[in-house]
Amino acid sequence: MASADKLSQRQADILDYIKDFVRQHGYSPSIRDIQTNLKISSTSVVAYNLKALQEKGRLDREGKISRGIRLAEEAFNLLPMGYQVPLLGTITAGSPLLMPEDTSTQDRDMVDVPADMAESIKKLDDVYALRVRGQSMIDALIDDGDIVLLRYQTTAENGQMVAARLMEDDSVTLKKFYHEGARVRLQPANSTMDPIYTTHDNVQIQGRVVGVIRMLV
Amino acid sequence: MASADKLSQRQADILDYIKDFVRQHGYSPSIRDIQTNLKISSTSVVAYNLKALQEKGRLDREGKISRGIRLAEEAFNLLPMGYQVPLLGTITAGSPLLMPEDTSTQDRDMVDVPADMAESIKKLDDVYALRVRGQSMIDALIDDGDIVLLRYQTTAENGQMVAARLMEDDSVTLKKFYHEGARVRLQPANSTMDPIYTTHDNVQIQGRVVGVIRMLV
DNA sequence: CTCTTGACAGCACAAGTGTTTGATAGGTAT
DNA sequence: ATACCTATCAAACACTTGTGCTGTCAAGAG
Repeated sequence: MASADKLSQRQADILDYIKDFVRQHGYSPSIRDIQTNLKISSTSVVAYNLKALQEKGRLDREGKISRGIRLAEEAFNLLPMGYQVPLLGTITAGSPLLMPEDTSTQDRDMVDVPADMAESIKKLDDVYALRVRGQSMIDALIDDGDIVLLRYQTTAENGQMVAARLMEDDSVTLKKFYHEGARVRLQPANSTMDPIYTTHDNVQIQGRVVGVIRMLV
Repeated sequence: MASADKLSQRQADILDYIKDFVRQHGYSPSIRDIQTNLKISSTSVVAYNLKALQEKGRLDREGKISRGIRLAEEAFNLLPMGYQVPLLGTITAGSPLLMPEDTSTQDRDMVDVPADMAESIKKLDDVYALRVRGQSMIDALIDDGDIVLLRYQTTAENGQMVAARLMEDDSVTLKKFYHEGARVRLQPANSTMDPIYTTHDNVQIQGRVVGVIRMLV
């Protein structure tokens, strides 16, 4: 892979400088900025090494454009512009959930998703977030104030943690889901709690938990 | 607040265009880019409105610098440049932790932190991450495979969740910390478990939990 | 009616910047 | 030694791009 190519000391310096510069200023340095700060005698040397860095896949440039340097990693990081999923509401035992159907991505609370999590989740399209209210989910290792990420789906496989709605008493809880012949077992994640057994008819799956984010301040 | 100032149609257009441009290219447009694409008759009009936008706090510029426009929000978003903290290792009951002292930011696993979490944590410098191994922390609502974010500190206030090392048996666990006169109470987050009482001497705090990230795939 | 102000035009200038060309020095293969 | 390649220099060149006037025009203010 190209990015495995080794860099000369000067190239490494330049790359570092660019990173720092972007971090500090929010835009790329000019060739002369690099030249001056790295005490390189000529702009052409910078251009030369910039070209090398480009060929090694460490950065992107668009010819002739001022300050048009883009860090390769950044390019990746910038376009999707922070992975976000809609925060559709709050889940509390007892209150039914909204479906993530309205496509009005506007003026809705959004939750940032860590890049590596977003990567493993892949398609973020049908992922939404819910803020957990109350201690009622504590048995699923989810505390008051946590944010759960759910992928919208109406079916589940054995052992998956899902947001399940019990039609009977119209409550929504997070449980592990198990088919067991004609019946369904909803298993809390804590051994001190007993599972709920019910029928397929009585259960409506509203999404599968794919992540949990907890912020303690 | 300045950002509450209303924008003229043209200013809104310009701001939108800049946003799109940055998203697409990774660097700011030049005044002439804006002029051409928005079919504005003169560069001075763009400069005029840019100045207005600047005074309204919607963007930042550094004079005379090509493509030096920075979006106010973005500026905030860009500088920390992908929030990451080092993943220093694995925490298992029984094994002591490493201190986050080595400054070699190189070749170490990094963990992405959601932007909104990073914001509330503020300084990320002394924050590190640990992967939780084993079910031993389940009582602190933390499961096998979770990633906990800790701020490195050696003291804690009442009620804070900390990584506490018991010198006595050289084990590290996550517990809520309480001063109680001469002794220390380490309280699991689960009511079915009893707290540990010990002396200050026997406890070494290795960091305070500021976040939990769980990825289920 | 005149003066002022906000918003826009046009145009030219002067930096700001990327590129190019030519030359030099060290290393290596022929 | 000759040829060739890489990494550097230096200086000039030419395009890019922000700024600085000088006006124009409509809406208010006096």
